[in-house]
Amino acid sequence: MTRVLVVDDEPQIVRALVINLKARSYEVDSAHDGASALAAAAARHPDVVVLDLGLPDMDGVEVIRGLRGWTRVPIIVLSARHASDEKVEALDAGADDYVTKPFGMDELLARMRAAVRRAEPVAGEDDAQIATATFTVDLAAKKVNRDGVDVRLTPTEWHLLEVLVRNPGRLVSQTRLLQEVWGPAYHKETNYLRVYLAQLRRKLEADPSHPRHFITEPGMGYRFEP
Amino acid sequence: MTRVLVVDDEPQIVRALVINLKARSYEVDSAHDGASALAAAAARHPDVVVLDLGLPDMDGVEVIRGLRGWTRVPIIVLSARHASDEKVEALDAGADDYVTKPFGMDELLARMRAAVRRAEPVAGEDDAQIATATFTVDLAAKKVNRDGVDVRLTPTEWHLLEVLVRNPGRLVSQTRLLQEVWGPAYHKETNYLRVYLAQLRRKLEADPSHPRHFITEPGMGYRFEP
DNA sequence: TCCGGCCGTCAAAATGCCGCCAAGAAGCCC
DNA sequence: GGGCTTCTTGGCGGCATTTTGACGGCCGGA
Repeated sequence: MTRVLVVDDEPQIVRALVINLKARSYEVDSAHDGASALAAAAARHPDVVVLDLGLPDMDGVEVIRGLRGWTRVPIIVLSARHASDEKVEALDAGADDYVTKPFGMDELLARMRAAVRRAEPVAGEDDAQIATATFTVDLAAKKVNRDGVDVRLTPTEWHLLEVLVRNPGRLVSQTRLLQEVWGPAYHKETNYLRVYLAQLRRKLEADPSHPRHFITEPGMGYRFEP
Repeated sequence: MTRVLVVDDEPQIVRALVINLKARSYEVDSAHDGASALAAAAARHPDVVVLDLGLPDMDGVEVIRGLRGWTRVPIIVLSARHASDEKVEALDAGADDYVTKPFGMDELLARMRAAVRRAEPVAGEDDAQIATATFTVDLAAKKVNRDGVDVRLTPTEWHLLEVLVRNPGRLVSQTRLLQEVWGPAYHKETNYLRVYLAQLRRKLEADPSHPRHFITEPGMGYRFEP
């Protein structure tokens, strides 16, 4: 599911967008000023940001820069200003698109689709296969193979595996795992992680009690080692 | 040098674009109908395509589809039509942006820069590595490597290392270290720092009792020297 | 020379976290 | 409703990490 962050200080615009997006089964977060927008983006990792430039607390361009400091998430700017130099400034600051108000909802949605589409990794072209000594993971086909036989994973197990495998060698914090797999409301239920990591290890590790691929970093998170 | 393919059947528009782009030292090819546009794209592999929708020989959307069949090159559509459904159709066919005529040259150029920029490969996203003579720190992966082997750090050790390493060569005060690692309530517990600096040195310094990278500034704080 | 502050070192005590097990709860498909 | 899988929850032992206290060395000032 695609996650959208809507940033605007006008409640009616936010409401209209939220309704339209949810109707198309997007997952929507919203913020009404720059500071909370940056916080929300960091917490939720949206797939696209719709950003109004006229925010009460800070310049919209500053928000763009704040985001670009650490993420390449597509940013679609909304603005009432038609002036060319404003557009140029926002685009050069790192925005992906610039839509002037009033805007057509159809057009905005199409631009969002375009932005999300091109941000997608080159899917299918190369085999999204990750291999280790004991098993292989095919992200596109959603299959795990061990010793020539496919391993059955439950939805949660798969989701967890996917997040870990997409960050090979990197440490993924417990909070991030919980939020990506169980949703934003979860951040303290580390026992879930214990249970499911144990299951993954039982199904995929050669010696589940001495894992070589799903490493625990005590107090911090977990790491997948190819 | 960035290569641009301009596709339009109106000679004066093509000329204006070519002049402007060449002045900014882009390399420019042009085509005036769909068929030659597809041929030119295949032959020259442009970095961005500026495409007028109203072509004499074929529908502009067909050109988009023809390109998308084999390339993800950014496509910026030009069109005299303001209708929303036209924009939606072009964007959903695979266009990256849609600019209505008459357009401001500044804006178009900014949109081109945006399109080219985001098509660029992810530069430096990973490998945020900091290296010293004896060890390397990978901030993104949360890994420390010494003599080819990964060094295990506890959460507190890592946190402390991170703060120091993010301020290379600079003095970080004891208060600041305590507050960043242990929280805002801590500012006097300098014994914590003594204990943990000793651990870091034991794990990372060649000669822990004569540190070369984690320097104590008596009475002030600590400094990381790369 | 003595004293006090500051740092490094060590080790014991306290705390918190992880792996493991198992049972209850909630869905899902007939 | 029955049987199945999957998800949630809880408790416990073991162990790594953190906290705390004590001791000695170094240095500058009285």
